[in-house]
Amino acid sequence: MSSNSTSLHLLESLNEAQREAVTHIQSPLLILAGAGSGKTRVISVKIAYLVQQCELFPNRILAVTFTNKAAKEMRERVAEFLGEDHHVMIKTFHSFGAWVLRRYAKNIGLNPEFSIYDDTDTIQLMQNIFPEHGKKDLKRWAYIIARAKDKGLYYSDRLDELTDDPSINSIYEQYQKALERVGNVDFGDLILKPVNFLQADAQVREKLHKRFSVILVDEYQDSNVSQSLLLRALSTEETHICVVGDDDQSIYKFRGAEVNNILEFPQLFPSTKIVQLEQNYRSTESILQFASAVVAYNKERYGKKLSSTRHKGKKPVLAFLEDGANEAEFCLQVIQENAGNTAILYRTNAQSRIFETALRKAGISYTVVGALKFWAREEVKDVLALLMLLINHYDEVAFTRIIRKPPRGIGPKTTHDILQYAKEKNINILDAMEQRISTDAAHGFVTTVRTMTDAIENDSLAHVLQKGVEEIGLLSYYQDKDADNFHKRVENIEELINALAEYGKGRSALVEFLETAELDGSAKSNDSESVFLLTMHSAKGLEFDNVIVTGMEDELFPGFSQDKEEERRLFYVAVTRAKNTLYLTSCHQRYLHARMIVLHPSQFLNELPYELYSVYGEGMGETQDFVGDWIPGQQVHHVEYGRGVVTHCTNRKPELVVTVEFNNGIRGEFLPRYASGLRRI
DNA sequence: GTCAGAAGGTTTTTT
DNA sequence: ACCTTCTGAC
Repeated sequence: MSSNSTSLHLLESLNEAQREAVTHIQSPLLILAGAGSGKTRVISVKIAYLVQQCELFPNRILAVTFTNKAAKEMRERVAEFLGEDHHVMIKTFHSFGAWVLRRYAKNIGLNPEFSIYDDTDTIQLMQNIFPEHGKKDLKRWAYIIARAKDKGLYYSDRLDELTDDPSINSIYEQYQKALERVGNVDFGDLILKPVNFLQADAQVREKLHKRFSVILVDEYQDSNVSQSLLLRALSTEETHICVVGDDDQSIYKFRGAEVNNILEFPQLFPSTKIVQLEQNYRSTESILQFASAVVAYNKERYGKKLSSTRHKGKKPVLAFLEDGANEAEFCLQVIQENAGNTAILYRTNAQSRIFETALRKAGISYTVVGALKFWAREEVKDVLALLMLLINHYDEVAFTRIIRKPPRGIGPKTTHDILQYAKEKNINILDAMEQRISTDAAHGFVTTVRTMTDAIENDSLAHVLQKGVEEIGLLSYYQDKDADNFHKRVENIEELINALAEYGKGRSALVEFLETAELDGSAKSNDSESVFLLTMHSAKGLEFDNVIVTGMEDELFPGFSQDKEEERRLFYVAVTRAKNTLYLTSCHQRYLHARMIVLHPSQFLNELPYELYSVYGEGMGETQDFVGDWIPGQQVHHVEYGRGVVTHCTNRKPELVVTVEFNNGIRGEFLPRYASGLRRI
């Protein structure tokens, strides 16, 4: 079979809109892809079509995703059509930025072996610059600087849209100069520096224009201003630029995502063709109707009408429960009653604990997705810091981290002195340490790091590290520090060494390894499991047979976010993950902020027409078996009327009505499902 | 100055 | 439950 007929065959399996999205290459293309509309499939078929049908060289295609997970998935899909060795460049925005920066490091005046600082590293660097300030200030500044970089702004730009603190420009400048002195970059730089460089260097810009004649971007609704600038710098009128996204699924505004990127794309790229993918292949019709009602309240949206290709299915089930323990129990029941895999979704990572406990007790194995990020663990970051120091003896963040593990009699003050001395003399930190501190511990540290650095080229990286963590005392440090955790921590360090073993030897291999560690925030998830615990955020792009959205309570969800529309979109993302069944739970009370708190049902529940879901327990038993156990005699409290007692409960179909007599003499009828001001006590 | 343990305040989402 | 800051011994 010729490759041509392969992609022709593929085209036939697509619906009309999908086919148009694949074959339109004459002008910029905006694909508005509703949840479950097969967008990953469309992008990968499009790549196959471009290569096989349009005879485009694969290395002229750049596909950009938002997460490493998505990039990996796309690589696999494309490999199905074009084979493993396909040469299509599929990267995240950040890893693409790193690629540009390393490739043209000399033009930019950057060390090509730079390390990438994450948020923690950034705070540490700020700590070094502003030792007299507390963590709170440092965090706030780091946040503002990161948002500025997301918006494509430098320290010399006006930053009043981000803060009214006039000193921020100077803080930003000092931070940026420190980064440059160390020779490393942060997340924001990975986008902003390439933008700046490409805008300034016409020669390289043209080179990349010739290289990439097609640019595809996934999850465009989560891109920031800086990323949009990068796209513009990479494209000309000749480039076929195609972005895919869903404005209803924009959930990263807090991190600098700019929904206007997708809303204003047609204005920015003239003669843009818009294709809407509105056929949902994932969820049952009941789930989809529910989902549509969820976002219907939002104002800022293109507004599309998804239609399901599947059967009606079971109505989503809403369960009002007493507390977190009941919620976990309810989840176990759902898992046992339904075929296929199940995801337990929650708003905050802290909520996972109680589910983990319950699942373990029940002997059900599960995977926590995303949360305990391997690369973010203390001991793993320690080892990475050591490796970063090997690559760059000027890396003060790495040095500051590793120098106290184990304690060597070098605390904050001495550390600061060493760094200050290195800065003044313009020498590296090891030399500075040698000249300033003459203790055995300090000497031993310097010797070990130097020996390790020299060994990188000759010995395998894994072996160098194995010896290094022992010599430097990191292993015994954790052993002495907390015996309980020791086993797990050593295991993690060993896992890291194993991962490093795949990289062989040499500096460039180590740099590559570090980049993977720095950019890949994901934890290894076990795909063979059938129960997954994850935040609604990390559920984006995934699908499950059964989904339980937990913690539907005001203050938790929606909670803390000022942006109610974004929370609602998050709700939409959560419910559209479900293929067959959807459950929601709302607790009367739960542990929050280390204390038991009484909660009200989420206001989002009030927005939903009740015919779109059924309430757990309702209509299943006798008169006593009412919504959330409303029975006569129940003591209640109402925000306006105060304390009272339930006198009657009637199920005036299809809604439960309770009559309450308050202590102040007032009598009232309530629909408990909607009366969020009324609660049982 | 360093460091460990106690006290005290605080809790979002993540490339 | 966690992390930061405080306190006092060395």
